[in-house]
Amino acid sequence: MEQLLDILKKNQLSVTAGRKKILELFLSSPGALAHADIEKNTDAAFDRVTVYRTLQTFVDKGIIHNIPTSDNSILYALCKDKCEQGHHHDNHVHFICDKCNKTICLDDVTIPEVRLPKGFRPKHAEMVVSGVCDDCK
Amino acid sequence: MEQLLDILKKNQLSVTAGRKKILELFLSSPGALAHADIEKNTDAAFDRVTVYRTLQTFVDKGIIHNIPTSDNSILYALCKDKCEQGHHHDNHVHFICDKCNKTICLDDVTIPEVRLPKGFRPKHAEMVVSGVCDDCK
DNA sequence: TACGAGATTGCAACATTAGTGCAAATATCT
DNA sequence: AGATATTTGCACTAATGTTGCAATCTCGTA
Repeated sequence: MEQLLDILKKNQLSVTAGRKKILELFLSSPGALAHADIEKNTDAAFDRVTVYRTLQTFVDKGIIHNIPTSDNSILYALCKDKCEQGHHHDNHVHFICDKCNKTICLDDVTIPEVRLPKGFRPKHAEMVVSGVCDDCK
Repeated sequence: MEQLLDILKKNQLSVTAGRKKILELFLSSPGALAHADIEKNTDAAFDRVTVYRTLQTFVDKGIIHNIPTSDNSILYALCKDKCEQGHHHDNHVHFICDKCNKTICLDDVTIPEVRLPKGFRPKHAEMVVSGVCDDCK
């Protein structure tokens, strides 16, 4: 609970019920969350628009980052220590379980470097592995 | 042009104007295409629904595959030889250029294996690198 | 503790993107 | 060319995301 306030204050965000609740969800969730998950888990206590804006604020501040997916959903997950405003460092692999459909941040698995063709300047890399997770195996 | 018919026939698809045009677009495009790109490039000659259905059919048949993106867009790109119905083998890296915003299949760059934590069974991996492409550097 | 400026929220309306059923049109095979 | 099965387009519905603005809330200051 202290952690919640810490994070919000560290990012110069005023503490509101919505931000507390949504941040709490992320802190207590092992995986990534979609907008829809958040609405479900808050019993729609907050307006859709508020959720959108809160997520956007959190991304801007570097509290959460989004994860690429092949379908058209946007997933969000907590950033680790090294993320700051406008400067994300989430260079870990994400895992999507085909059975339970959860997305999990593998914080200890860093994205390997790849050799690109001539002329390509890489700046950022994302890697998503899908399969069966530890819980579902 | 022969190639077009070949691909369609090989996949037991009847040859229609829409499928020809859309497949032609993919064959002549260096990068990935979104639904919107296709509508633009065909001057809306085909119904939106037809485009959706055609893309879905192509994915099902293994002619194209979709590419994960961090925003909420769905991108499609041609599959290479080894893709068959219900069985994609597009294990190459995708590159998104921050300047021209194009998505390019780096067919020669294969996705490296990663060591996952205990209990995780990987089945498929996606990797997207962003930065500046050869044309924009 | 009460106040006020500024930030945040909720509502309503709007915009975009995607999916479905069904009748009309088209492709394929003979 | 004609029959059959597939494909297309239209109308409708649904889900998802965005914007303006008034009401509400937060936080520093008194």
